[in-house]
Amino acid sequence: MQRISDSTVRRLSLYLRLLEEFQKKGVLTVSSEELAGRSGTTAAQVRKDLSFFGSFGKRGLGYEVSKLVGKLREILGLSRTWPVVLVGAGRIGSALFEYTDFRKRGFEIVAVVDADARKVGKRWKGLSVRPVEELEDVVRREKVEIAILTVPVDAVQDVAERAIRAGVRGILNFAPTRVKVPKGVALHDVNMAIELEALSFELSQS
Amino acid sequence: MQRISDSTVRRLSLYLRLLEEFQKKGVLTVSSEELAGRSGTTAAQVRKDLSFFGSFGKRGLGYEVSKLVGKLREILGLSRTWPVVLVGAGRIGSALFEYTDFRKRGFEIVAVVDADARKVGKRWKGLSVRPVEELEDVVRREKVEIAILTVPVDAVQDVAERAIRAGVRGILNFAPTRVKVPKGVALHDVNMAIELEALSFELSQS
DNA sequence: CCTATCTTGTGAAGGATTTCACAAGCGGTG
DNA sequence: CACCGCTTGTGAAATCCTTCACAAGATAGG
Repeated sequence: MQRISDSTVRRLSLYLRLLEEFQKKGVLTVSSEELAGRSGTTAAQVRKDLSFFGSFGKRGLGYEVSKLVGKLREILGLSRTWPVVLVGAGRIGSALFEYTDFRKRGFEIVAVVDADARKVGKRWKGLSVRPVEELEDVVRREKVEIAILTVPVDAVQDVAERAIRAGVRGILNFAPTRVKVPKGVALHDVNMAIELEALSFELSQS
Repeated sequence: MQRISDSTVRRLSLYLRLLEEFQKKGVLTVSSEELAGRSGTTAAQVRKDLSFFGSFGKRGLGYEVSKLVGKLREILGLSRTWPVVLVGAGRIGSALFEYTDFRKRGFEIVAVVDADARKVGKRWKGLSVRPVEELEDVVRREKVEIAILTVPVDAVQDVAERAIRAGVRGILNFAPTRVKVPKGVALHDVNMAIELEALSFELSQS
């Protein structure tokens, strides 16, 4: 199969969200045009994105919302639950923990670990924050494949390597620094500072 | 001037961060090769990225760290302070408020507003959370050009429009939904759910 | 001052992604 | 059942981005 570009995947994720909204409103069928309108892209782009995975629409009609929702979930790997470990129980970590969107999509935080002894033992909605030393145990025990890292910059590389050695295959990194991971491990960064700077760049241009 | 791609801007922002690290370590000069190594790109890419804005290096030597730091700050519009308004004093909002990286880069949160009466009046490090009704006042009074939105999905479009009418030209949106903005207003999304889903996609592929 | 070595800056080539444009399929209507 | 309006799926074209490859500038050493 051809390699799918990152931007395509991001858009699929966006389409899914929009489709779920349509679904909630009781809309049964939707055209690439309508999807494009709400996702800030073009109808052709929507069709091409979907076409990498099959033909899900009906000519003259558009896409059946519930069917496409199902297909997209499947494509994105969301038709299962992903156990996730959250490393770092600071402010961002706790905000993410509360973030209901994750759970809704099948990402379940099964453990929270932190290096700070003062945070260890705190109860977060039925979970107790564990010492970072238990990271490997948790990953193995709960078959965790995804780790969310909200730790300080200096700690990130080490924590990432330990998680990977224990079996993690995907990392979502919130620390504003580059993490090196071996091939075969997926890494995505969420870097708010970079986004702000991109904004500042644009504003300075005009 | 030629349009600069988003990926170039992001990389510049990354280079800046790396250069500041070099600077802290006392390194005086750096080659495109070294910068590339740490930023996960290629030397040619680094040089091309920089070349859009001028020639900052010396052949045979590389780039003078402090000079390049200065140039990048200038290019990215970081050689000034940007007053920022934070809309939404929930968990994510408060995490961002504490996030020291922003301030370090010249983004100063000059006001926090929220629609929830229970949050209004709380003191955050010398700032008191104001009712969202004061959004326009604050923007005008403090000449705010950037708004960070951490409000619920349903509120985001309305709040964005109000901010823009009052003078905001750039928006950093954390709500997992698309915001429509008029041309001339810069919009960047930080969408953690999408990143997680991209991760899940990659893991499902292999 | 000549040579060797290093590294930039940049056209040109190559690759990837997006947009265009249209044949083909679907359903409704007369 | 033939025609019409609509919308998909997709090669081909256009655009955008990255990599290549090398001339040219800079320094150091003899």
